[in-house]
Amino acid sequence: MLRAAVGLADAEGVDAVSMRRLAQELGVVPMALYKHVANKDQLLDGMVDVVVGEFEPADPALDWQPAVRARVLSARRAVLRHPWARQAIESRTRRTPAVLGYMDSLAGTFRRGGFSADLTHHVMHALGNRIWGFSPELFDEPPAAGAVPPSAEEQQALAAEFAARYPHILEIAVAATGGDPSGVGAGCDEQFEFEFALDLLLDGFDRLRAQGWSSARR
Amino acid sequence: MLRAAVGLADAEGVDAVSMRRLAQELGVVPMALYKHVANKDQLLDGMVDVVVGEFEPADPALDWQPAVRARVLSARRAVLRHPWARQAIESRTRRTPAVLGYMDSLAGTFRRGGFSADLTHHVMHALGNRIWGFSPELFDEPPAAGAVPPSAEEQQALAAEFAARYPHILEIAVAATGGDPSGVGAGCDEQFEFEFALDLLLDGFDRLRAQGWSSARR
DNA sequence: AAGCTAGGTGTACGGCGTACACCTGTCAAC
DNA sequence: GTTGACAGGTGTACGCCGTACACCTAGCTT
Repeated sequence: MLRAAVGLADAEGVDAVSMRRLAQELGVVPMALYKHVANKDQLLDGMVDVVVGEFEPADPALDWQPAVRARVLSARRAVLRHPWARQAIESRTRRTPAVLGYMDSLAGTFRRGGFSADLTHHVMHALGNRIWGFSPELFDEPPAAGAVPPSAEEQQALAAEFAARYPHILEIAVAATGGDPSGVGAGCDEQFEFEFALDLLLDGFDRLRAQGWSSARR
Repeated sequence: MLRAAVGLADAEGVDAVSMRRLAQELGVVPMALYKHVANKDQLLDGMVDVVVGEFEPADPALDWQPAVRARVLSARRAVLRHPWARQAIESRTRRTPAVLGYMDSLAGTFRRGGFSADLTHHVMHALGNRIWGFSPELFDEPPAAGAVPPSAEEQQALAAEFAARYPHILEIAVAATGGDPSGVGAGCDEQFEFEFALDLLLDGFDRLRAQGWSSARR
C-alpha cells in the first residue's frame, strides 16, 4: 500500500494521492485503506518513512564533517528522487521512528565529532530542513526578467518595468547565469546553492566547536 | 476582504479560511468573493502580501550586517504575529510585487554592503526561509522523553525505550533545558535558535565578502 | 433614456476525508 | 467439525471543499 502511494506520488504528484484515488489504484474500495492506516495523515507519515528509509546509512569511518556532508547529500538524492517529499516532510508534524532514528544518528555523528550536546542541538537547528536534503526554493523562477524572449514590445515594456522596480533581483538573476542576460529564465543551479550553504554552515560549526562554544558562556 | 481573511486566519488558523467560511464572515455569498480574486491561491497571495507589508522598512543608516539582521528580525516579528503565515508563505509559489519588493530591498542591502551580485545571490539562497523570519521547527516537541510526567510505569517504560533507541536526541533535549531533565517537554527557545543560526550565517557571509569570494574562482 | 459595468446571488458539479454498519474468508480452540 | 474471533474488504452517506455558469441589480456615463 505504501509502495503504491509512493509510486502514485512519484508519477502524478502528492496531490494526486487521495484515499479514493489510491484505493482505485489498488483495485479496492476507499474505505478498505482505513484498515491499514488510521487516517490520511498517517498515510503521509508512512510515505515519508519510505523516503527516509532510502537515506544511506552513516559511514563510521569518516570524520564528522565529511560524514554529515555525505549523509545530507544522500538524503538530498533520495528527496530529489521523490519530488513530492519536500512538501510532505514540511507538512508532517509527527515524528515517526524512522525520522527520529535518522535525526538521532545525525546527532550522534556530531557528538562523536567532539560537539557538546548543547552545540549539537543548535547546529541541527541551524541546518534546519537541510538535513532532509532540501532548502526552500526562494526564487525558483525570477519571472523571466531581462530576457525578452518570444514576441511583442509589450513584453519588453514589462521587462523594463521589472528592471526598474526590482533592479537587484534582476542583477542577481543575471549573475546566476554567469552574466548572460538571455539565460535568466533558466533558474539557478540548486545543487550548487545547496552545497554552498551546507559548507558555509559546516565551516561555521567547525569554528564554534574548535573554540569550545557554549550557549551558557555566550 | 483581505483584512477579514487575515483576521479569520489569526483567530482560527489558515485551515479555517475557506471561501465559504470567509464569505459567511463577510455576510455574503461564497461566489461573490470571486469578483475580487480569481481563485483561492490569489487570496492566499494577498494574505501573504498583508504580512509582508507589515515588515518594517530598511534603515539606510545601518551597516549591511545590522541592517539585514534588523530586517529579518522585523520579518520574524510580523510572522509570529500571524502564526499561519509560515505555512502560507511556504505554500506560495507566485511572487507578488510586495514579496519581490522585499527581496529586492534585502538584496540591495547586501549589494550596498559590498557584496557582488554573484555572492548576494548565494547568500540569499543560504538564508532561505530565514529571510521571512522563520526556520523549520524540526523537533518542536521531542515527545516528552525523560520526563516521566504524570503516571504509570508504562510511561516510564516508554521513556526508557526512547532513551535506549534515541540516546542523542534525549541528550540534546536535556541540553536544551540547561540540564534539567524534568523540563524536557518544554521545547527549546526558538528565538535563540533563530538568532544563533542567523548570526552564524551572517558571520560566514562577512568572511566570504572580505575574501572577495566568487563562484567562478571556486 | 440607454447601456455598461461592478458586484452580489443561486444552483450545481465533482472531488475530498471519513463515520458507520455490514459482509466474508481464514484459522485457532474447543 | 463446529464455533467464534478477527483481519480485511464493501456500500452508503454526510458534510465539507473550490468553483463554473447563468442570472440579477444598482449606479454611473453618455
